[in-house]
This record gives sequence, C-alpha cells and structure tokens, in this order.
Amino acid sequence: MLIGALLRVPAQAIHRRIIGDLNAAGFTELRVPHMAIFQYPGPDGERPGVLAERAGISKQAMNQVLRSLETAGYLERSDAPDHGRARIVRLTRRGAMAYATIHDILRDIEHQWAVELGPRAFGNLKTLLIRVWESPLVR
Amino acid sequence: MLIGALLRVPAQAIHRRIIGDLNAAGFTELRVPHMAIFQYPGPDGERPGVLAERAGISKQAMNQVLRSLETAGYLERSDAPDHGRARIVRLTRRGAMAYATIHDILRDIEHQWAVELGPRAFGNLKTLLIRVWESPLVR
DNA sequence: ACATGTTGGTAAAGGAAGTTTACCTTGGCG
DNA sequence: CGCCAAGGTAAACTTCCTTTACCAACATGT
Repeated sequence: MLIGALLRVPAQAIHRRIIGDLNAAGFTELRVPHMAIFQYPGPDGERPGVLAERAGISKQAMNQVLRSLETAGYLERSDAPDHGRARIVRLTRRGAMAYATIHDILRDIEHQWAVELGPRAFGNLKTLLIRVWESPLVR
Repeated sequence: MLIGALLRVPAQAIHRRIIGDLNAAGFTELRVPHMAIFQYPGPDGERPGVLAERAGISKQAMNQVLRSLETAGYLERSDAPDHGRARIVRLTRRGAMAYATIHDILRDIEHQWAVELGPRAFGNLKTLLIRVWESPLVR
C-alpha cells in the first residue's frame, strides 16, 4: 500500500463526514466548494484575494463562493476602512455557528480515532503528520 | 492542528505532484479525473462498472473518462468473450507505461519522505495509516 | 417458447463549479 | 494631471459529474 492512497482515502472519508454532519445539523446549504472557506483558519477578517490563494483557487472562483455564502447568510463583505479598494469578509452569527460546528465535528472524529487506535497511537500519528506538515514535503 | 487538515494537505500535495510529474514525463493528456482510473489496483482486465464503483463515481461518468482515455490511446474496451454484455478494459502499451510511471513517482515520493522523516518514523507513519485503513473509521 | 425482469453498458441533456477574459475602482507615482 | 498597478467583480466559456433515458444480453416463470 502506497502513501498516496493511505492519506487520500481517510482524508476523503473525513471530508464526506463533515459535509454530511453539517447538513444534518441544519446547515443545509453548505456543499463541497463552500468548505474552501471554512478551512482553518476561518475567513473572519480576511480579504477575498487572501482566501482565494489559501484555498488554491482563482479570485473569481472564490468570489462566486463568497457570493453564494453571503446570499445564504453565512458572511458579509464590507469595505475595509483604511486600505483603498480592499474589502473584508466577516462571518455572520450563522457563519460563526457553522464554523464552530465544523470544529465540533472534527473534535468528535478525533475522539473516535483515538478510541479506535488507542490514544497513544493516535498521538503518534498526529505528531508524525505535524512533522510532515512542517517539512518541505508538502510545499 | 486538527486531523482533517493534517491528512488533506499532504494528500493534495502528492496528488498535484503526481499529475505534474506525469505531464512532465510526456503524458500530457492526463488530468485530474483520469486519475480515477489509475488508482491502485490498475484498470487492466476490469469492467467499467467495477471501476466506477471503485472510484466512487457513476458508471456514466466513468464511461466518459474511459472514452477520453481510449481516444488518447491509453486503453481499449473490448467485448468480454464469455460473459454476455460485459466489456473489459485493457491498458495499451502507453497506458501501462503511464501506470508504471505513476508507480515510480510514488516510490520517489516515499523515498523523499523517508529521508525527511527518517526511515523509522516513516515506517511508523505508514503502519499507523494502515491501521486506520483497516479500521471502520474510513468506511 | 416467450414475455418479463435484471444486469451491464452507453448516450444525451442538464447542472455545478472552476478558469479565462475583461472591466471597474482606488490609490501611488512620475 | 496622466498613467499604472492592485484588488475586486462580472460574464462567458469549459470541464466534468449527475440525471434521465435507452439498448443489448442473459435469467426466469409460466
């Protein structure tokens, strides 16, 4: 078994679970592309261009995501007071609740993994993945 | 840092690297959706429906991927002699070369990870991920 | 034997989501 | 003041998946 599949399959499973649980929790408008926004760290106070780069999509694509989330009441775009044409994305109360819910779901997933693998093995796994994260391997 | 991002980011990095290296190696037609075909184990001798289920997409979507790969000369679909309406996907020489190249790229990635983390830590990481793979967590 | 259902495969139309192209606004700078 | 770069937005296009529909080859019941 090669490292590609070993990482990809669990990552996909977590992704599906997050979306499913979010929908079940009442955030029924949230779908796959919206997750580009809610990835850590959240979009609160950021500018659209920064969010686009972070998510690895074009500014235009990010703008479509932002517009749909704004329509659905998850965030709002306001003018940045000091910096020219720049705008700022702010989560609404509903957006903040969705973000907190994602965090809760991930906590629950981590708990299940810790039970399944044992807390020690799960801790080792996270430690190793953090070393990968901090290495040049993922650049 | 939560487990979702820790798995997702390296998995995406590997995915981008595979496609980039494949294109650089002369397989310029291969793009994201084509990877659904070349995931382990390869498509050689399989039927379209099985490939669709394995990739998690509909039979129709898989059929479009197969057609584009057939047009590009990576595989061919032939009638299965014994089993009724069933058809069989066969890699051409070019398709087999692409598959082998993917394998080489993954081997190279694993080598780089082993150097970066140390062989022992990398072995531990794979062992832990295999335990996840075999658990009900990813179902 | 033959009508019917099931399985496997394919094709066309529709929709979701990202990119390319183009444009507007703001502020910096000669 | 005129020009240009940066940031943001919008429209058109492309890609790719799903929905819907259809066809062919068995299997089965009567």
